[in-house]
Amino acid sequence: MYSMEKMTEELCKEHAKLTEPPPEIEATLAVLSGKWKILILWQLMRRECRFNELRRAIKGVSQHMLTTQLRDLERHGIITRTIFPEVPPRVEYALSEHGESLKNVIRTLATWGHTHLRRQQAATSRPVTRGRKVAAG
Amino acid sequence: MYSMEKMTEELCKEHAKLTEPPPEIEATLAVLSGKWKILILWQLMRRECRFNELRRAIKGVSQHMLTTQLRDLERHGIITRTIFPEVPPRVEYALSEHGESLKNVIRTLATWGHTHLRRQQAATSRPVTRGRKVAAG
DNA sequence: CCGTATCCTCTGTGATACTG
DNA sequence: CAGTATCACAGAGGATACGG
Repeated sequence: MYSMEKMTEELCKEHAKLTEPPPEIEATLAVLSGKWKILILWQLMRRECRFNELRRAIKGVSQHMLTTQLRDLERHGIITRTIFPEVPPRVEYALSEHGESLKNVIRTLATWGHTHLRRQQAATSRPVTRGRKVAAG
Repeated sequence: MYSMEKMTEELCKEHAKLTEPPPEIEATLAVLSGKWKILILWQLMRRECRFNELRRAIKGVSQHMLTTQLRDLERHGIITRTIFPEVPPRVEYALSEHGESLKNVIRTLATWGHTHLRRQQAATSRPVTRGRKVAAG
């Protein structure tokens, strides 16, 4: 029956509409937002790093911002900071146990970025209509 | 042999240090950065949405920002925008085929956020030493 | 309903200089 | 080497009003 189907569909949509605000997403964004966080984690995924190693590896980051974002990540329990009482001073940053669980996330981002880039390259060679559609009236 | 092992390790580290800057990561960030993009995509993952549906579902977003970020996503080919020439006017946003490939990414972010929240709850109940270590001299 | 146009705020970010 | 302390600023984001 048409109206019955229609009603059920509507009800489903109504239900779907009440999407609870996703606190998991916001939690993730709270940890990862910041211009350099992901790039820092990308480096630390490969191995532990010293401050200036990160500075050199991450093109364009200032000393100030690197410090700030490292502190953020530390505060969130994502990375550890180990001070070696030597001269000259040495500090090693590494993923914490909890931070290790982010590897998967970063890898997912990288993988998607890779396919996205390939798609972009393909797109530049041929003319594109950019998804703006007008449904038939 | 100690020094041999040490040297090999050092060489590996030297090699690892020359991490090429990851363009895949930057590509992903270029698409997803923006205060509301992920939340928008989270909604569109579940089903296509109209403008004001998104506005209501995403707590705190202004009309201006919602428009802006939707345009960004459209420009990147992530979502489609379909205009229904009715009165009152209706516009549906949906994931494009390419945008579908982001579902996996968003889900990964949400999953991690979920475990992160559980960990945080556990952490607040017991005293914590926050990862700041001093190695023995 | 679905926007665009303005104007304004404020946070994140960057540059520079100085310390343990 | 590995930071902290200031100052300054662009640009992302928000508020409001108007238009198709």
